[in-house]
Amino acid sequence: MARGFETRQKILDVAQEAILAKGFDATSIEEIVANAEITKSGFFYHFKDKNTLARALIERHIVVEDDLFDELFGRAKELSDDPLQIMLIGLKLLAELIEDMPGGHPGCIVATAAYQDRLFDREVREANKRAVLGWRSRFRQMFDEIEEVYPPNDSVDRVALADMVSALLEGGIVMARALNEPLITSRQVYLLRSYVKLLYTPKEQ
Amino acid sequence: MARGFETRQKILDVAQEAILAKGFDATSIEEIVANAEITKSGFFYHFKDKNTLARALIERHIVVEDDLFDELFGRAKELSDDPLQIMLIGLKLLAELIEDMPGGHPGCIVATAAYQDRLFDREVREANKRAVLGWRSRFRQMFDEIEEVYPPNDSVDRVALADMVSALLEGGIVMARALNEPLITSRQVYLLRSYVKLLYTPKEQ
DNA sequence: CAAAAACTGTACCGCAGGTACAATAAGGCA
DNA sequence: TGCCTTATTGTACCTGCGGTACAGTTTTTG
Repeated sequence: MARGFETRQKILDVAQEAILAKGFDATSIEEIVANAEITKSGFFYHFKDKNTLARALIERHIVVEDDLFDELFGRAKELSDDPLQIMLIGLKLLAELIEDMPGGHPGCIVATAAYQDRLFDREVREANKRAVLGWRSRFRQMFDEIEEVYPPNDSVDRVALADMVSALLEGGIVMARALNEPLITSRQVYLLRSYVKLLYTPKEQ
Repeated sequence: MARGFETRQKILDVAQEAILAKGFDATSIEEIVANAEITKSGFFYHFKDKNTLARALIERHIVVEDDLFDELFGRAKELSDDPLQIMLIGLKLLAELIEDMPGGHPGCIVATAAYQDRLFDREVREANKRAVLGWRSRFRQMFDEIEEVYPPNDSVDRVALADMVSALLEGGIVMARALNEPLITSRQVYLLRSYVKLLYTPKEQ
């Protein structure tokens, strides 16, 4: 059991690196099997086609990203009891984390899938959707908690606000890639933080 | 001359629609030539390979998007002399425009290229970069003009702020595609508008 | 009306995804 | 120890697509 699992993980590791660097289609199965030091037959033993590989990658990605958010905002919760402060600290930690990534954020498989939609089957798209909806409910809840304490300084759709975190991350990654300026992504997170601050910080009288 | 130009445009139209719907690789040349009602030879008469097609699409996209921004913010300028109001009106017009698109914003070729980077050659990536830098300088200038009149309520990197327009558009499109909720993109533009408003509207005393 | 531009048709190559299936190697357990 | 299952290799092959080559045909334009 353990032997097969390790091979599977190695395939996923190798594939993820290549796909984020070059795109899904530009990454050939033959290249993956070469770098994973297995054979083509070995690959198809673990994944029946490229679609299945994509789905496995997305599913693994969701778990990793979720754990990361858990850790970041968990640490933020240790540092403050105030829901607004927790959000602001969490966003700062997130920005710093992205900033420290060598070469910038490696990119998001969700966006890769979103832009090559018909290439994937229904199950891949569903997995993708679940990931994005998970982030939505996570941040939605945090903004709900903020609004229980702080009235917003502008009327906003809270679902859209929750989505803004993901949107700015995804958009930031696209921009960073397009311009080859890795720092763009973290800068966008800082701007989001600035917005949240302005939106919920009570006006001095 | 006119005949060749029309065929070329038709190829670009057909290709753009298919690529935005399915991704670059999932769109075959044979499919394009079938829908454009020409032959494979005809295609390769106009574009020497798929790369050249991609570059032409990106270059055309830049012009269309630029014209659109010109028109939107031009109209905004007719409605107000105040730089902040011009931005707010322009963003509202943009949001409304995206909202009215049947099925949501069709998607951005820039992001498609960004996520399939190594698939394209240097020239395509350069064209892509030029597009994004063009938007940066456009919005940067607008924010500069705002700051000449209004001191910001939070210290922000103005380049990042200019990039935020593109980032939220790109990110919003990714989200809209991933969730199949076309309205997400325009909602994100409304949030950006809200941020700009909070950032530059003077505090009442 | 001739030359250039804009195509069509056919035939072909190489590569990558994917199938089929037989053979082999490596643990788990009785 | 031997057997069964799981993991993996090897080989051979089919398909579709990007791309080439190139000769022939139509259309436009000077």
